[in-house]
Amino acid sequence: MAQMDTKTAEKISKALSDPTRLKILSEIKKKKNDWLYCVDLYDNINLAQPSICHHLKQLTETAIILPEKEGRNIKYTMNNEVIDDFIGFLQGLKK
Amino acid sequence: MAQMDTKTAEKISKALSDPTRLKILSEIKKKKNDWLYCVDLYDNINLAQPSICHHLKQLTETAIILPEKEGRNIKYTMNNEVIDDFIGFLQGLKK
DNA sequence: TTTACTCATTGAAATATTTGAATCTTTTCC
DNA sequence: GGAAAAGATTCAAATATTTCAATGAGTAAA
Repeated sequence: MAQMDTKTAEKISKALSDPTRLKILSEIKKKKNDWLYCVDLYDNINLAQPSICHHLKQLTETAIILPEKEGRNIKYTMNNEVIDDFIGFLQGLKK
Repeated sequence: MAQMDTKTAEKISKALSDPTRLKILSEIKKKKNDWLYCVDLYDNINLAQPSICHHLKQLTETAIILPEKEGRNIKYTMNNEVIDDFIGFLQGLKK
């Protein structure tokens, strides 16, 4: 498992520190092994499209979620590796 | 292990999303089984006392660290339980 | 009980984040 | 090609966070 540096951990923490972004992650989780599409979020989150887009950007820039183009659409999946690396960082904080 | 709710996870993420607060945690970690005192932070962090106090408040309010009075001083230790609960929350995000 | 020490609080400035209307780009379908 | 659909970008307003000088509150030591 990759050793995560402090700056990366800070960015991931920031990405997780917003209710809309946690909601997005829970919507992805709901999809289980399927993908989540933007339209799923427009249906379930009461924010304008540019706002949701902004939050998705935070999550993709930190690679917590991974995007994939599919025609006009973009679909997302959870990136377990980054979450595991972040968990490794947190384990390292403990005494 | 306690099931952490989303709002708590959001607050913990926010508490972790700042370089000064991560630095404080690493200073506590350095102390191993000893306690960290405020003066340790004044020596190692280049910020005014109220700023450090503000950051310590974020960390104690979320119970990531635990304070204890000792005369005029306050000493801190890491709260492994909260970190483990947060790790549990992160595990739950994975697909 | 006065003085010094340690940490907390207040209030204000600087900076960063969140939000959405308007607009742009890319892709699909006719 | 032209129109429609799905996201991305720009920009500005609203809100939140970070920082520190000044000051307050509690404790210890003289």
